[in-house]
Amino acid sequence: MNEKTLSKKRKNTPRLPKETRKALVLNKAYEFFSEQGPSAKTRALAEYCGVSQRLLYSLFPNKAALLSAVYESEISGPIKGIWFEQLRDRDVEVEVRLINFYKDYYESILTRKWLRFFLFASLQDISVAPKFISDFVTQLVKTIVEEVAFEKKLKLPINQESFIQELGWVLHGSISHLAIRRQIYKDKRSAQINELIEAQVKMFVRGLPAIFEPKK
Amino acid sequence: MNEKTLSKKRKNTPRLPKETRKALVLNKAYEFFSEQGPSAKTRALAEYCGVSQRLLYSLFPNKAALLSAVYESEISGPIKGIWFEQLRDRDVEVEVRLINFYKDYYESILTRKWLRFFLFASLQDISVAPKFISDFVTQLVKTIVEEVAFEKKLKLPINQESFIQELGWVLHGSISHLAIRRQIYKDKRSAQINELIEAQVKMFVRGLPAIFEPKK
DNA sequence: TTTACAAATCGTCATTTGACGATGTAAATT
DNA sequence: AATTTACATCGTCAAATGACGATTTGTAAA
Repeated sequence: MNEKTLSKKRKNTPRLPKETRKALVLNKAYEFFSEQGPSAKTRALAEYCGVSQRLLYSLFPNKAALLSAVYESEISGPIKGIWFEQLRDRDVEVEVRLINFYKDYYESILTRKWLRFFLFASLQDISVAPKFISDFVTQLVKTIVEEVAFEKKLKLPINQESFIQELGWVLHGSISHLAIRRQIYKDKRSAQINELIEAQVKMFVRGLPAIFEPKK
Repeated sequence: MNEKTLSKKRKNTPRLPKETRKALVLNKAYEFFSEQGPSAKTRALAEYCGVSQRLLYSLFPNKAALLSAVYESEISGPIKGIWFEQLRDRDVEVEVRLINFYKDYYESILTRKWLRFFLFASLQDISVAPKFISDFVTQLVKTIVEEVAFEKKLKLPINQESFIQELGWVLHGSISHLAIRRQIYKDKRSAQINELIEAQVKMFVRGLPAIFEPKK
């Protein structure tokens, strides 16, 4: 009951350099908005971060800017350039390459946090998903089909770029959708992810020749 | 400038029986919340419906109840029971059955409105997507695999129900994801939907034997 | 120790928002 | 034509919300 106990209860948050604090907030905001969606309130975010709401406005000009910053650093950031090199390494069987890639991709990108944030953003904001798709996935699906076609000696038609890409999307889409089911719809099942990824890749590699004639 | 012109400007909305008005609002609310998301405001919805905001609270006890009503009537409502009969009609080649089913399913269910509402609901509300999945899709994916396996004389393992279902999800997921891409990500491409559905089904039918051995 | 600056909070404002009591009025019933 | 019913609106409240000016305080440099 001394003056300490009764004194005004101003929070005593440790002081950090602006950039350090910004990084901490960004990381927390990623978790927070992934769960709550972009319409969640700044006061709740502040509490989640353990700082005052006012501080958020010292770090970012407004709420929209904060959300954009999260997208830049956490959504488009973790895409790895190495993936394309590995996918095109023809010393390795294409089935193995695809299985390895998707195991890594599933673990590092198709997480609950990433998917929820990405879906929220896609539903709300027009510009975000198309950019990600054109920057990364377009190249990915093309690579997938080319590599399988090469190993299986399939003749890819010319002037049908977009149809070829769509076939790559068959594998990419079904694995992405598997992740959505697990992470968003909470569709819990016993089957192991690795086992499923292997099965999907095998089906794709076996299935693609149903569309393109083998080279004679 | 007569008394008519200057008179108070109370809206003159046509009067309808409660149930009729409810149906109209429900239909508009489906469009509205599909685009704006569930956090859109009741005042904006009222304007979109051409009625007063207060009226919404005469039709539904609160906003959450309104959203639930939309889900019941517009999301889980349009699932057709006939689909299973057609899918199991072994007088028709399984590839044809699947193509016909998915063309219909794509057109009637995988619309922009349906997908956006469903995804918003799944991201926000826990209970909705799992229910839909367990009620309908679980049975669907099982049927798909069984019918292909039958025609291709594949031996399905026993006691691996959930793994079998997951393989059905490969086709269902890739087509669902195609729809998400088109309707949500606005990934416009030239390839025709029907052509793509046919290709996906063919790849699936050709690919499935990569997993299960043919019966000897 | 003192000084000065940047980190962090407090308190508040103008709007927005879900909700609803009070009231008006079209149209069916008598 | 008068009466009654229930469809629909007006107006408002309390709480929540984005934003930010004013102020306090930890800490590194002098």
